[in-house]
Amino acid sequence: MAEDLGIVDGLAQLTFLVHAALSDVAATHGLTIVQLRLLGVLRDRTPGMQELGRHLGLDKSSTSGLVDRAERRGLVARTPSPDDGRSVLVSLTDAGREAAHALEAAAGQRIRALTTHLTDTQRIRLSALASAVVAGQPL
Amino acid sequence: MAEDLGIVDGLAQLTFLVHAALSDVAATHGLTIVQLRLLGVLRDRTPGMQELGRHLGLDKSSTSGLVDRAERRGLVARTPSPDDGRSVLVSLTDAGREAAHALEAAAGQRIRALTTHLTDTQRIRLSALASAVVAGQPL
DNA sequence: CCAAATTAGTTCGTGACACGTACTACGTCA
DNA sequence: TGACGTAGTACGTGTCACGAACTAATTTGG
Repeated sequence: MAEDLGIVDGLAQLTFLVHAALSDVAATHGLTIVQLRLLGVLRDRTPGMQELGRHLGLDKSSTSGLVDRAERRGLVARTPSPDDGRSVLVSLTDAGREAAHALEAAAGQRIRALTTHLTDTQRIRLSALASAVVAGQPL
Repeated sequence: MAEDLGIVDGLAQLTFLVHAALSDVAATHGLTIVQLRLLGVLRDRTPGMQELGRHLGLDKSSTSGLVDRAERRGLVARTPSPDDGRSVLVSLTDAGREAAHALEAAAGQRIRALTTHLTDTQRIRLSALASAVVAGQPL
């Protein structure tokens, strides 16, 4: 029976573990974890810079630079908004969508690998609890 | 009843949530999340650069720079190893230990706040599962 | 016992990332 | 239409991470 680290250290260490795994997955594909998150957010959205920044928890100037770098790699595209001349819409390119799929698959493998030693019941419970925490956050 | 995101998206999003919370806690104290981790690792260790890098998952050159910046802030100190003339031991200064305690307390509050809407049973279960995952990793 | 190989750390150059501030251009509203 | 607010960009600063090249100390093999 493993020692219980407490909710704080336990969650913190789990976080670093998952973060490192995702970071590694991204690196394997020549990307960073932030680019991975960007692609994840854009899977089912075509937001303006402002909204994109909110999803990622970033300042608008940070978002601008992030999209710059992703655009330079051909992963995303900026389109002027038809409704508002000030606004641009950020969307995945075909290459970006492909990369997103590949990353999703690889991340799935890595994250499942982290939990191989759990029983199926434990894995289901962890998934449910993680979802519950995420769902309970404001916004 | 919240939607189950699956083990992958659930853990990933939970990870980003906790990461953002810790990042915010660190920022409140004028630090970064990496400095927070550094202080956490040094709470109960006085490692050389090499071992420190292993704990943080960093290259030795990254570790060197990290310790540079922490040293400049007066949080850690380098001491020449008595056993090996090539090696240095990294330890917390008094200020570093103080900061570590303050961060630990603040992080505890923030992480518990993330789980306020869970029942006590759920929180205990989440803590146990997180610990189980962490304990199951090689090394 | 000493030269060669190994190991611990640092330095340097590069790139990603994040922020705040200042700026431009467009939109709104009074 | 002129004042104000909003969307996004540009720029300067600092942190972080890496790999390659380097120094110094230790270990190993002959």
